[in-house]
This record gives sequence, C-alpha cells and structure tokens, in this order.
Amino acid sequence: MSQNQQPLLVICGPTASGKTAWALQLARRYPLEIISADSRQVYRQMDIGTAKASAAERAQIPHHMIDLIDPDQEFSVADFVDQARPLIDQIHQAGKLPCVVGGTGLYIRALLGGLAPVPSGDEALRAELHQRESSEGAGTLHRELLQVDPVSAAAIHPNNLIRLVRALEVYHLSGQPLSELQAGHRFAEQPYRVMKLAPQQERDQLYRRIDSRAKQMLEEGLIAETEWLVARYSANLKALQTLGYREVLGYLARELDATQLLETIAQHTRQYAKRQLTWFRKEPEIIWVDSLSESGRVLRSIDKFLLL
RNA sequence: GCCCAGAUAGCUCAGUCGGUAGAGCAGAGGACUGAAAAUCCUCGUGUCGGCGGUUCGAUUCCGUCUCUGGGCA
Repeated sequence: MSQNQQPLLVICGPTASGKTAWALQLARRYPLEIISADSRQVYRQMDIGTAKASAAERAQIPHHMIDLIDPDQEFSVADFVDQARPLIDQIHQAGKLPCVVGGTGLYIRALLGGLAPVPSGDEALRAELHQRESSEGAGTLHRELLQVDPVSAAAIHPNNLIRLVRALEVYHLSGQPLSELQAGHRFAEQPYRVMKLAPQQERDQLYRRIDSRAKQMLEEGLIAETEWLVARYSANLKALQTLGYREVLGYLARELDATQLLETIAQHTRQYAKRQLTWFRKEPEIIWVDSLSESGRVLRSIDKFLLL
C-alpha cells in the first residue's frame, strides 16, 4: 500500500507568512496545482478579507478548493476532505504535483490522516443543546456529557460550549460516545507520501506583515465587501464571524472608528497567527525554513522527495 | 491666577472604614477529530505621581509641589 502512495507537497504556517509566494515560486520549477487548505476561502464573495490569490495568480497556476459555496451555506472539515481527495487524485493522474497550501491546521491534519467515523453536524440539535445550557444554567451540558461520555467530559472544559455541544451531538446521533469513536483512529490514515514545509520567521517580522496586510485589506475595500454581504444576506451570517469581517461589523455599528478598526483587525489577526503557530509547532515533520532560495538546499530536497 | 476633579499593571479603571492591591483589554504560553480565521484554558509586584507630616504602620488621612482634565476670571 505505502509503495503506491503518491507524493503530496504541503505548505502550511500562520497567516501572512508568505505561503502563497512560496507556492508561486515552486510552480516555476514543478508542474504544480494548488489545493487551498483554508476554511474561509471556500466562500464566494469573500475575497478581500480572506486574502485569496489574485486572478492573475490563479491564471498562472490552477487553484482548487476556493469559491466552493455561498456565504450562507455550511461547510466543515469533512466536506473539505471529501472534496479535496478526489481532486488530488485527478491531479496525480494528470501527471502533475498537488500542493496543499493553507493555514487551517485541522483541515490539513484531516486530509492527511483522515477523520474518525462520526456523524456530521446537526444544526437543529446544536441549537437545542445551546438552548438547554442557557435555560438550565451553566454546567448543564458538561454534567450531561459526564454521564454519557466521561472521557470526553474530562477533556473538554465546561466553558467550551462548542466542543461540549459537538460531543453530545455525536452521542445523541450515534448512540456512541465521541471518545470511543475516536479511539484507535488518531489520524492514522496515510493516503499520501508527504513533505511539509513552513515559512519560518521572527515573530516581529510576521506581526509587521500582518499589520500591513490589514491596512491593505481596508484600502482594497473590505468595508464595502462586508456591507455588500450584509445587504445580500444578513449581519448574523456565521461566515461574517470571520476575522476582519467581524471587526468591520463593529465599525458599521459605530462601536469602532476607522483607526480602531485597523488596529483591532491587526491585533486579532496577530492573535490568530499565534494560535496557528501553537498548532503547527506541535505538528510532526514540518520543515521550517527561512526562504526557499537557501542556496537551493530546500529545492534539492524537494527534488529528492519527488524522485522516490 | 482662582476653584473643582483626577493621578494605582503596557492601556482603561476598581479598591484598600490605615496592615503595601485587583478586574477587563493588551502580551506570553497552551488545548483542539464534521462551527476550526471558530471555541476554550493558564499566567498579574506594580517606587498605588514627587516630597514632607500624623501614626507602631500610609497607596489609603493631612499639607505641599508637579502634571492632566473641566470650570471661573
């Protein structure tokens, strides 16, 4: 089985770290097609705030897993895996090299390791569970979970409602504890032969790049893009809870002035990048490098990887 | 110049009926299997504006000075 594994390049890392530039650089040397691993770029009409590759860049190299759904539609990590894997196969069959590029750590982990066989989300049930917590008091869901799935209950903080709801949802839908369904899975599938790269840089430098990207998004019209989404859909859209859009919502509600808007987006993006770093730092086998041109060393190891 | 109100953690502030102080935000670290750009957890010693006085003991009371708001001239 492992002899037949096809090669897959992965470029991961925090937002604004230069992943896209790397992919474009590699595309000059290899017949790349890009698989975006980004939970927000799947939304159409959310272009500026999600920093999608430009039309020119997309004309240069095929980009996949972008603009899949409208902003009012649901999407999950399972949808990502289900759609990305056949695409990767097709790219291999066409004799090209798929390159996963993105900062959504969970999507990448699930793509490379698979997901446990658990039921998918149920919005109505979720709403009901949230309702129960607020009407019956804080701690209700955690106590319930303790009864049916003590292992998950021990792992999930009583305040982490989203994850409590998910664990209870799985139990109600399948009759089995989430922890049991996950046991023995541990992201152990290995459908591809993988080489993972991540741009390495000083925290200060990354933060400066984030600051200027936030400024750029506002200059390119993030406010107008958000206003359009609010008008077309609603301010309550879950997709509008995305970094950048959420702060513009605050600006439109006059909770922030223009200066505060820029500063807040930059600040929240820095916090997000920090969370991403926490995730990727513990991810195994990532090769962190300053730049691809490092006298060709990285390129030579990619060559070697592809020849195996 | 006079009157009033402030001056406490990087920021905004609370508080100590006198026994040297704590929240939110920021920052750092961490968790994460169908909402993941989401969600959640942990970490707070700082001449309590300066100098005097009262007191066993002052950041807390008194005086004075400096600075910042606001008002009156």
